[in-house]
Amino acid sequence: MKKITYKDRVAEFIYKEIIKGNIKPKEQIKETHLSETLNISRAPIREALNELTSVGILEYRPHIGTFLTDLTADDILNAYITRGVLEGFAASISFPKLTKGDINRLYSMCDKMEMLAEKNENVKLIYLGDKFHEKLFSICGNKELVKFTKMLSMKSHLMFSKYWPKLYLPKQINERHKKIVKAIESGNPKTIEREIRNHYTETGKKIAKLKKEGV
Amino acid sequence: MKKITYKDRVAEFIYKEIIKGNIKPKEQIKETHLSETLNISRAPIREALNELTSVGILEYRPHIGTFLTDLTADDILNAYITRGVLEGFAASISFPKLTKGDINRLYSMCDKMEMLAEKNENVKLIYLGDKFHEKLFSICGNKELVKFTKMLSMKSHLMFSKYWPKLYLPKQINERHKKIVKAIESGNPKTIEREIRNHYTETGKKIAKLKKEGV
DNA sequence: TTTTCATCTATTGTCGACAGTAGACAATGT
DNA sequence: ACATTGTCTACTGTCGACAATAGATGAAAA
Repeated sequence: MKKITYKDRVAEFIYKEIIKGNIKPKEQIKETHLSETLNISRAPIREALNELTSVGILEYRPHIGTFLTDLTADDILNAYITRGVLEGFAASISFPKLTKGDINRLYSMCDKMEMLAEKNENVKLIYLGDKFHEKLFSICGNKELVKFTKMLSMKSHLMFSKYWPKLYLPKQINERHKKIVKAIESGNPKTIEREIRNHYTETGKKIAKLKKEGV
Repeated sequence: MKKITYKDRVAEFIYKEIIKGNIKPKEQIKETHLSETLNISRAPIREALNELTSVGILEYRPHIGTFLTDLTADDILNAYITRGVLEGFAASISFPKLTKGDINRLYSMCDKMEMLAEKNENVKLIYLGDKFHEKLFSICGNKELVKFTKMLSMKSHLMFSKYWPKLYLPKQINERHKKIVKAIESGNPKTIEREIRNHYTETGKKIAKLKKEGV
Protein backbone atom coordinates (compact mmCIF):
# COMPACT_ATOMS: atom_id res chain seq x y z
CA MET A 1 0.00 0.00 0.00
CA LYS A 2 1.33 3.35 -1.04
CA LYS A 3 1.71 6.11 1.47
CA ILE A 4 -0.48 9.06 0.82
CA THR A 5 1.22 12.01 2.47
CA TYR A 6 4.79 13.23 2.61
CA LYS A 7 4.65 13.23 6.38
CA ASP A 8 4.64 9.44 6.62
CA ARG A 9 7.37 8.99 4.09
CA VAL A 10 9.55 11.56 5.79
CA ALA A 11 8.96 9.96 9.18
CA GLU A 12 9.94 6.61 7.76
CA PHE A 13 12.99 8.11 6.12
CA ILE A 14 14.20 9.68 9.33
CA TYR A 15 13.52 6.52 11.31
CA LYS A 16 15.56 4.46 8.88
CA GLU A 17 18.38 6.95 8.97
CA ILE A 18 18.43 6.62 12.72
CA ILE A 19 18.37 2.84 12.63
CA LYS A 20 21.16 2.83 10.10
CA GLY A 21 23.19 4.89 12.53
CA ASN A 22 23.50 7.89 10.24
CA ILE A 23 22.30 10.12 13.03
CA LYS A 24 23.91 10.09 16.43
CA PRO A 25 22.22 10.57 19.79
CA LYS A 26 22.08 14.20 20.89
CA GLU A 27 22.47 15.28 17.25
CA GLN A 28 20.14 17.94 15.97
CA ILE A 29 17.92 17.08 13.04
CA LYS A 30 17.57 20.26 11.07
CA GLU A 31 14.39 20.95 9.15
CA THR A 32 16.16 23.06 6.60
CA HIS A 33 18.71 20.39 5.89
CA LEU A 34 16.10 17.69 5.41
CA SER A 35 14.08 20.09 3.32
CA GLU A 36 16.99 20.52 0.92
CA THR A 37 17.93 16.85 0.92
CA LEU A 38 14.43 15.62 0.16
CA ASN A 39 13.41 18.56 -1.98
CA ILE A 40 10.20 19.25 -0.15
CA SER A 41 9.09 22.13 2.01
CA ARG A 42 9.55 22.23 5.76
CA ALA A 43 5.88 21.80 6.59
CA PRO A 44 5.61 18.03 6.14
CA ILE A 45 9.03 17.61 7.66
CA ARG A 46 7.97 19.35 10.83
CA GLU A 47 4.97 17.07 11.06
CA ALA A 48 7.15 14.01 10.71
CA LEU A 49 9.46 15.32 13.42
CA ASN A 50 6.50 15.94 15.69
CA GLU A 51 5.30 12.42 15.15
CA LEU A 52 8.63 10.87 16.01
CA THR A 53 8.87 13.16 18.99
CA SER A 54 5.59 11.92 20.36
CA VAL A 55 6.78 8.35 19.91
CA GLY A 56 9.70 9.28 22.10
CA ILE A 57 12.49 8.77 19.57
CA LEU A 58 13.22 12.44 19.16
CA GLU A 59 13.39 15.22 21.67
CA TYR A 60 12.05 18.68 21.00
CA ARG A 61 13.17 21.95 22.57
CA PRO A 62 11.11 24.99 21.63
CA HIS A 63 12.94 27.56 19.52
CA ILE A 64 16.01 25.39 19.45
CA GLY A 65 15.25 22.26 17.51
CA THR A 66 14.65 18.56 17.41
CA PHE A 67 17.31 16.13 18.52
CA LEU A 68 17.82 12.41 18.51
CA THR A 69 17.11 11.21 22.02
CA ASP A 70 20.11 10.30 24.06
CA LEU A 71 18.80 7.64 26.39
CA THR A 72 20.40 7.26 29.76
CA ALA A 73 20.97 3.82 31.22
CA ASP A 74 17.93 4.38 33.41
CA ASP A 75 15.76 5.38 30.48
CA ILE A 76 16.67 2.20 28.71
CA LEU A 77 15.96 0.04 31.70
CA ASN A 78 12.65 1.78 32.29
CA ALA A 79 11.57 1.38 28.70
CA TYR A 80 12.21 -2.34 28.85
CA ILE A 81 10.54 -2.73 32.20
CA THR A 82 7.47 -0.93 30.97
CA ARG A 83 7.40 -3.04 27.87
CA GLY A 84 7.50 -6.13 30.02
CA VAL A 85 4.63 -4.92 32.15
CA LEU A 86 2.43 -4.20 29.16
CA GLU A 87 3.25 -7.25 27.11
CA GLY A 88 3.19 -9.46 30.17
CA PHE A 89 -0.30 -8.38 31.03
CA ALA A 90 -1.49 -8.61 27.45
CA ALA A 91 -0.23 -12.14 27.04
CA SER A 92 -1.58 -13.19 30.42
CA ILE A 93 -5.13 -12.38 29.38
CA SER A 94 -4.98 -13.47 25.77
CA PHE A 95 -3.45 -16.92 26.01
CA PRO A 96 -6.86 -18.62 25.77
CA LYS A 97 -7.20 -17.22 22.28
CA LEU A 98 -4.00 -18.87 21.11
CA THR A 99 -4.54 -22.12 19.26
CA LYS A 100 -2.27 -25.12 19.29
CA GLY A 101 -1.17 -24.03 15.85
CA ASP A 102 -0.18 -20.61 17.15
CA ILE A 103 1.92 -22.21 19.86
CA ASN A 104 3.71 -24.39 17.35
CA ARG A 105 4.39 -21.41 15.15
CA LEU A 106 5.86 -19.58 18.12
CA TYR A 107 8.13 -22.51 18.86
CA SER A 108 9.40 -22.66 15.32
CA MET A 109 10.00 -18.93 15.40
CA CYS A 110 12.32 -19.51 18.33
CA ASP A 111 14.38 -21.93 16.31
CA LYS A 112 14.44 -19.65 13.34
CA MET A 113 15.65 -16.78 15.51
CA GLU A 114 18.58 -18.88 16.62
CA MET A 115 19.37 -19.66 13.02
CA LEU A 116 19.25 -16.05 11.95
CA ALA A 117 21.39 -15.02 14.90
CA GLU A 118 24.02 -17.53 13.90
CA LYS A 119 24.07 -16.18 10.40
CA ASN A 120 24.34 -12.63 11.73
CA GLU A 121 21.19 -11.64 9.89
CA ASN A 122 20.44 -8.78 12.26
CA VAL A 123 17.70 -7.13 10.31
CA LYS A 124 15.77 -10.33 9.78
CA LEU A 125 16.31 -11.36 13.36
CA ILE A 126 14.88 -8.12 14.68
CA TYR A 127 11.96 -8.41 12.32
CA LEU A 128 11.20 -11.94 13.43
CA GLY A 129 11.59 -11.03 17.08
CA ASP A 130 9.05 -8.31 16.51
CA LYS A 131 6.64 -10.72 14.93
CA PHE A 132 7.04 -13.11 17.83
CA HIS A 133 6.31 -10.51 20.47
CA GLU A 134 3.58 -8.88 18.46
CA LYS A 135 1.74 -12.16 18.53
CA LEU A 136 1.91 -12.07 22.29
CA PHE A 137 0.63 -8.57 22.88
CA SER A 138 -1.67 -7.83 19.98
CA ILE A 139 -4.15 -10.65 20.37
CA CYS A 140 -5.59 -9.17 23.54
CA GLY A 141 -7.35 -6.60 21.38
CA ASN A 142 -6.58 -3.70 23.69
CA LYS A 143 -5.77 -0.93 21.22
CA GLU A 144 -4.44 1.41 23.85
CA LEU A 145 -2.02 -1.15 25.16
CA VAL A 146 -0.97 -2.17 21.68
CA LYS A 147 -0.26 1.43 20.77
CA PHE A 148 2.02 1.94 23.75
CA THR A 149 3.77 -1.33 23.20
CA LYS A 150 4.49 -0.47 19.60
CA MET A 151 5.90 2.87 20.65
CA LEU A 152 8.25 1.12 23.02
CA SER A 153 9.12 -1.34 20.30
CA MET A 154 10.27 1.44 18.01
CA LYS A 155 12.27 2.93 20.80
CA SER A 156 13.99 -0.26 21.78
CA HIS A 157 15.05 -0.89 18.20
CA LEU A 158 17.28 2.12 18.47
CA MET A 159 19.36 0.38 21.06
CA PHE A 160 18.83 -3.20 20.15
CA SER A 161 20.23 -2.73 16.68
CA LYS A 162 23.31 -1.27 18.27
CA TYR A 163 23.84 -3.61 21.18
CA TRP A 164 22.28 -6.86 20.18
CA PRO A 165 25.40 -8.73 19.10
CA LYS A 166 26.75 -8.39 22.60
CA LEU A 167 23.65 -9.50 24.43
CA TYR A 168 22.90 -13.14 23.86
CA LEU A 169 24.26 -16.16 22.11
CA PRO A 170 22.05 -17.58 19.35
CA LYS A 171 21.17 -20.53 21.53
CA GLN A 172 20.24 -18.25 24.41
CA ILE A 173 17.91 -16.27 22.17
CA ASN A 174 16.15 -19.48 21.31
CA GLU A 175 15.87 -20.64 24.90
CA ARG A 176 14.77 -17.31 26.27
CA HIS A 177 11.86 -17.17 23.89
CA LYS A 178 10.94 -20.80 24.29
CA LYS A 179 10.67 -20.14 27.99
CA ILE A 180 7.95 -17.66 27.24
CA VAL A 181 6.07 -20.04 25.00
CA LYS A 182 6.24 -22.68 27.68
CA ALA A 183 4.81 -20.26 30.20
CA ILE A 184 1.96 -19.57 27.84
CA GLU A 185 1.37 -23.28 27.39
CA SER A 186 1.11 -23.61 31.16
CA GLY A 187 -2.01 -21.49 31.04
CA ASN A 188 -1.17 -19.77 34.30
CA PRO A 189 -1.61 -16.00 33.94
CA LYS A 190 0.70 -15.21 36.84
CA THR A 191 3.45 -17.35 35.36
CA ILE A 192 3.05 -15.80 31.93
CA GLU A 193 3.17 -12.31 33.31
CA ARG A 194 6.19 -13.02 35.48
CA GLU A 195 8.09 -14.73 32.69
CA ILE A 196 7.60 -11.95 30.19
CA ARG A 197 8.47 -9.28 32.71
CA ASN A 198 11.69 -11.13 33.47
CA HIS A 199 12.43 -11.49 29.80
CA TYR A 200 12.43 -7.74 29.33
CA THR A 201 13.91 -6.71 32.62
CA GLU A 202 16.83 -8.99 31.96
CA THR A 203 17.54 -7.47 28.59
CA GLY A 204 16.97 -3.97 29.91
CA LYS A 205 19.50 -4.51 32.65
CA LYS A 206 22.03 -5.90 30.23
CA ILE A 207 21.74 -3.01 27.83
CA ALA A 208 21.76 -0.48 30.65
CA LYS A 209 24.93 -2.05 31.95
CA LEU A 210 26.62 -1.88 28.58
CA LYS A 211 25.52 1.72 28.29
CA LYS A 212 27.00 2.55 31.68
CA GLU A 213 30.26 0.96 30.67
CA GLY A 214 30.22 3.31 27.74
CA VAL A 215 30.22 0.69 25.03
CA MET B 1 5.26 30.03 33.74
CA LYS B 2 4.24 31.50 30.44
CA LYS B 3 3.81 29.35 27.41
CA ILE B 4 6.20 30.12 24.64
CA THR B 5 4.58 28.90 21.46
CA TYR B 6 1.12 29.10 19.99
CA LYS B 7 1.01 25.37 19.60
CA ASP B 8 0.75 24.73 23.34
CA ARG B 9 -1.85 27.38 23.88
CA VAL B 10 -3.94 26.10 21.02
CA ALA B 11 -3.68 22.53 22.27
CA GLU B 12 -4.81 23.68 25.69
CA PHE B 13 -7.63 25.67 24.19
CA ILE B 14 -8.93 22.73 22.21
CA TYR B 15 -8.61 20.41 25.17
CA LYS B 16 -10.64 22.73 27.35
CA GLU B 17 -13.27 23.11 24.69
CA ILE B 18 -13.58 19.36 24.63
CA ILE B 19 -13.78 19.06 28.39
CA LYS B 20 -16.41 21.76 28.49
CA GLY B 21 -18.42 19.72 26.05
CA ASN B 22 -18.37 22.31 23.30
CA ILE B 23 -17.20 19.68 20.88
CA LYS B 24 -19.04 16.43 20.45
CA PRO B 25 -17.54 13.01 19.72
CA LYS B 26 -17.23 12.28 16.00
CA GLU B 27 -17.31 16.02 15.30
CA GLN B 28 -14.72 17.42 12.91
CA ILE B 29 -12.37 20.07 14.22
CA LYS B 30 -11.66 22.35 11.30
CA GLU B 31 -8.34 24.07 11.03
CA THR B 32 -9.78 26.98 9.11
CA HIS B 33 -12.45 27.57 11.68
CA LEU B 34 -10.00 27.58 14.58
CA SER B 35 -7.70 29.76 12.54
CA GLU B 36 -10.40 32.39 12.20
CA THR B 37 -11.59 32.09 15.78
CA LEU B 38 -8.14 32.47 17.29
CA ASN B 39 -6.78 34.82 14.66
CA ILE B 40 -3.67 32.83 13.97
CA SER B 41 -2.50 30.90 10.96
CA ARG B 42 -3.19 27.24 10.43
CA ALA B 43 0.39 26.11 10.99
CA PRO B 44 0.42 26.15 14.80
CA ILE B 45 -3.12 24.82 14.85
CA ARG B 46 -2.14 21.78 12.84
CA GLU B 47 0.66 21.12 15.27
CA ALA B 48 -1.70 21.30 18.20
CA LEU B 49 -4.09 18.91 16.48
CA ASN B 50 -1.25 16.52 15.80
CA GLU B 51 -0.26 16.61 19.42
CA LEU B 52 -3.74 15.82 20.67
CA THR B 53 -4.02 13.11 18.06
CA SER B 54 -0.93 11.39 19.35
CA VAL B 55 -2.35 11.55 22.85
CA GLY B 56 -5.34 9.70 21.51
CA ILE B 57 -7.96 12.34 22.12
CA LEU B 58 -8.42 13.19 18.49
CA GLU B 59 -8.57 11.00 15.45
CA TYR B 60 -6.94 11.90 12.18
CA ARG B 61 -7.90 10.76 8.71
CA PRO B 62 -5.58 11.86 5.90
CA HIS B 63 -7.06 14.33 3.47
CA ILE B 64 -10.28 14.40 5.42
CA GLY B 65 -9.64 15.95 8.77
CA THR B 66 -9.30 15.64 12.51
CA PHE B 67 -12.20 14.50 14.64
CA LEU B 68 -12.95 14.15 18.30
CA THR B 69 -12.56 10.51 19.16
CA ASP B 70 -15.74 8.60 19.66
CA LEU B 71 -14.76 5.91 22.12
CA THR B 72 -16.59 2.63 22.04
CA ALA B 73 -17.47 0.87 25.25
CA ASP B 74 -14.54 -1.46 24.64
CA ASP B 75 -12.13 1.39 24.10
CA ILE B 76 -13.13 2.87 27.40
CA LEU B 77 -12.77 -0.36 29.26
CA ASN B 78 -9.40 -0.99 27.66
CA ALA B 79 -8.12 2.45 28.51
CA TYR B 80 -9.02 1.95 32.16
CA ILE B 81 -7.59 -1.53 32.27
CA THR B 82 -4.33 -0.33 30.81
CA ARG B 83 -4.22 2.52 33.24
CA GLY B 84 -4.66 0.07 36.08
CA VAL B 85 -1.86 -2.13 34.82
CA LEU B 86 0.57 0.77 34.57
CA GLU B 87 -0.33 2.54 37.77
CA GLY B 88 -0.60 -0.72 39.64
CA PHE B 89 2.88 -1.71 38.68
CA ALA B 90 4.28 1.74 39.37
CA ALA B 91 2.81 1.85 42.84
CA SER B 92 3.87 -1.69 43.60
CA ILE B 93 7.52 -0.83 43.12
CA SER B 94 7.53 2.66 44.58
CA PHE B 95 5.76 2.15 47.89
CA PRO B 96 9.07 1.99 49.81
CA LYS B 97 9.72 5.56 48.80
CA LEU B 98 6.49 6.77 50.39
CA THR B 99 6.93 8.23 53.85
CA LYS B 100 4.46 8.03 56.70
CA GLY B 101 3.65 11.64 55.91
CA ASP B 102 2.82 10.79 52.32
CA ILE B 103 0.46 8.08 53.49
CA ASN B 104 -1.33 10.47 55.80
CA ARG B 105 -1.65 13.00 53.06
CA LEU B 106 -3.18 10.35 50.82
CA TYR B 107 -5.70 9.47 53.53
CA SER B 108 -6.75 13.05 53.98
CA MET B 109 -7.10 13.40 50.24
CA CYS B 110 -9.64 10.59 50.32
CA ASP B 111 -11.72 12.48 52.85
CA LYS B 112 -11.44 15.67 50.89
CA MET B 113 -12.58 13.90 47.75
CA GLU B 114 -15.72 12.79 49.53
CA MET B 115 -16.34 16.33 50.65
CA LEU B 116 -15.90 17.77 47.18
CA ALA B 117 -18.14 15.10 45.72
CA GLU B 118 -20.89 16.02 48.17
CA LYS B 119 -20.62 19.64 47.21
CA ASN B 120 -20.73 18.71 43.53
CA GLU B 121 -17.42 20.43 42.92
CA ASN B 122 -16.62 18.32 39.88
CA VAL B 123 -13.65 20.24 38.63
CA LYS B 124 -11.89 20.29 41.97
CA LEU B 125 -12.73 16.66 42.57
CA ILE B 126 -11.19 15.59 39.30
CA TYR B 127 -8.15 17.69 40.01
CA LEU B 128 -7.70 16.17 43.44
CA GLY B 129 -8.26 12.68 42.11
CA ASP B 130 -5.51 13.35 39.64
CA LYS B 131 -3.17 14.49 42.34
CA PHE B 132 -3.92 11.39 44.36
CA HIS B 133 -3.18 9.00 41.56
CA GLU B 134 -0.22 10.97 40.31
CA LYS B 135 1.38 10.44 43.66
CA LEU B 136 0.97 6.73 43.16
CA PHE B 137 2.45 6.42 39.70
CA SER B 138 4.97 9.22 39.41
CA ILE B 139 7.22 8.38 42.33
CA CYS B 140 8.55 5.29 40.60
CA GLY B 141 10.63 7.58 38.40
CA ASN B 142 9.91 5.64 35.22
CA LYS B 143 9.44 8.44 32.70
CA GLU B 144 8.11 6.16 30.01
CA LEU B 145 5.45 4.75 32.25
CA VAL B 146 4.54 8.17 33.58
CA LYS B 147 4.13 9.51 30.06
CA PHE B 148 1.73 6.76 29.09
CA THR B 149 -0.22 7.08 32.29
CA LYS B 150 -0.65 10.80 31.78
CA MET B 151 -1.88 10.20 28.26
CA LEU B 152 -4.48 7.83 29.60
CA SER B 153 -5.36 10.32 32.28
CA MET B 154 -6.16 12.98 29.71
CA LYS B 155 -8.22 10.51 27.80
CA SER B 156 -10.23 9.33 30.76
CA HIS B 157 -11.08 12.90 31.71
CA LEU B 158 -13.11 13.10 28.55
CA MET B 159 -15.45 10.49 29.88
CA PHE B 160 -15.12 11.00 33.56
CA SER B 161 -16.28 14.58 33.36
CA LYS B 162 -19.34 13.33 31.54
CA TYR B 163 -20.18 10.24 33.52
CA TRP B 164 -18.78 10.81 36.94
CA PRO B 165 -21.98 11.88 38.71
CA LYS B 166 -23.51 8.52 37.95
CA LEU B 167 -20.61 6.39 39.05
CA TYR B 168 -20.09 6.52 42.78
CA LEU B 169 -21.54 8.03 45.88
CA PRO B 170 -19.25 10.45 47.72
CA LYS B 171 -18.72 7.92 50.47
CA GLN B 172 -17.82 5.25 47.94
CA ILE B 173 -15.23 7.51 46.38
CA ASN B 174 -13.63 7.91 49.77
CA GLU B 175 -13.67 4.20 50.53
CA ARG B 176 -12.43 3.13 47.15
CA HIS B 177 -9.37 5.30 47.45
CA LYS B 178 -8.72 4.45 51.06
CA LYS B 179 -8.66 0.83 50.04
CA ILE B 180 -5.71 1.64 47.80
CA VAL B 181 -3.86 3.47 50.53
CA LYS B 182 -4.37 0.55 52.85
CA ALA B 183 -2.95 -1.78 50.24
CA ILE B 184 0.09 0.43 50.00
CA GLU B 185 0.46 0.45 53.75
CA SER B 186 0.44 -3.34 53.68
CA GLY B 187 3.71 -3.22 51.78
CA ASN B 188 2.78 -6.21 49.67
CA PRO B 189 3.49 -5.48 46.00
CA LYS B 190 1.07 -8.12 44.77
CA THR B 191 -1.72 -6.68 46.87
CA ILE B 192 -1.00 -3.15 45.74
CA GLU B 193 -0.98 -4.15 42.11
CA ARG B 194 -4.17 -6.16 42.40
CA GLU B 195 -6.00 -3.45 44.29
CA ILE B 196 -5.18 -0.71 41.82
CA ARG B 197 -6.02 -2.87 38.86
CA ASN B 198 -9.39 -3.60 40.41
CA HIS B 199 -9.93 0.06 41.12
CA TYR B 200 -9.63 0.93 37.45
CA THR B 201 -11.25 -2.14 35.99
CA GLU B 202 -14.28 -1.52 38.15
CA THR B 203 -14.66 2.05 36.95
CA GLY B 204 -13.95 1.06 33.37
CA LYS B 205 -16.68 -1.54 33.45
CA LYS B 206 -19.13 0.90 34.95
CA ILE B 207 -18.50 3.55 32.35
CA ALA B 208 -18.52 1.02 29.55
CA LYS B 209 -21.86 -0.22 30.76
CA LEU B 210 -23.32 3.27 30.85
CA LYS B 211 -21.95 3.85 27.39
CA LYS B 212 -23.58 0.69 26.10
CA GLU B 213 -26.88 1.74 27.60
CA GLY B 214 -26.52 4.90 25.59
CA VAL B 215 -26.53 7.34 28.49
C1' DT C 1 -36.96 7.28 -11.45
C1' DT C 2 -32.37 5.79 -11.06
C1' DT C 3 -27.61 5.62 -12.31
C1' DT C 4 -23.61 7.64 -13.91
C1' DC C 5 -20.57 11.16 -14.54
C1' DA C 6 -18.82 15.80 -14.47
C1' DT C 7 -18.58 19.93 -11.79
C1' DC C 8 -18.25 22.49 -7.67
C1' DT C 9 -17.05 23.43 -2.87
C1' DA C 10 -15.02 23.03 1.47
C1' DT C 11 -11.21 21.31 3.65
C1' DT C 12 -6.66 19.51 4.11
C1' DG C 13 -1.67 19.22 2.07
C1' DT C 14 2.23 21.78 0.60
C1' DC C 15 4.81 25.67 -0.44
C1' DG C 16 8.09 29.75 -0.15
C1' DA C 17 8.77 33.89 2.41
C1' DC C 18 9.31 36.41 6.44
C1' DA C 19 9.55 37.11 11.66
C1' DG C 20 11.61 35.90 15.92
C1' DT C 21 14.83 33.62 18.86
C1' DA C 22 19.10 31.39 20.90
C1' DG C 23 23.72 31.07 20.76
C1' DA C 24 28.25 32.47 18.84
C1' DC C 25 31.26 35.89 18.18
C1' DA C 26 33.27 40.38 18.11
C1' DA C 27 33.66 44.98 19.98
C1' DT C 28 33.74 47.82 23.81
C1' DG C 29 34.74 49.55 28.31
C1' DT C 30 36.74 48.74 32.80
C1' DA D 1 42.38 39.97 31.51
C1' DC D 2 37.54 40.13 32.14
C1' DA D 3 32.75 41.19 31.99
C1' DT D 4 29.25 43.41 29.27
C1' DT D 5 27.09 44.64 25.42
C1' DG D 6 25.85 44.58 20.61
C1' DT D 7 25.75 42.38 16.21
C1' DC D 8 25.34 38.44 13.25
C1' DT D 9 23.89 33.98 11.85
C1' DA D 10 21.52 29.81 11.56
C1' DC D 11 18.02 27.97 13.00
C1' DT D 12 12.82 27.44 14.32
C1' DG D 13 8.00 29.79 14.51
C1' DT D 14 4.42 31.76 11.89
C1' DC D 15 2.23 33.39 7.95
C1' DG D 16 -0.79 33.73 3.67
C1' DA D 17 -1.33 31.69 -0.80
C1' DC D 18 -1.91 27.95 -3.75
C1' DA D 19 -2.48 22.77 -5.00
C1' DA D 20 -4.84 18.61 -4.33
C1' DT D 21 -8.33 15.85 -2.61
C1' DA D 22 -12.94 13.92 -0.88
C1' DG D 23 -17.56 14.51 -0.75
C1' DA D 24 -21.67 17.02 -2.29
C1' DT D 25 -24.33 18.68 -5.83
C1' DG D 26 -26.50 18.64 -9.90
C1' DA D 27 -26.92 17.48 -14.84
C1' DA D 28 -27.30 14.01 -18.34
C1' DA D 29 -28.44 9.38 -19.90
C1' DA D 30 -30.84 4.97 -19.43
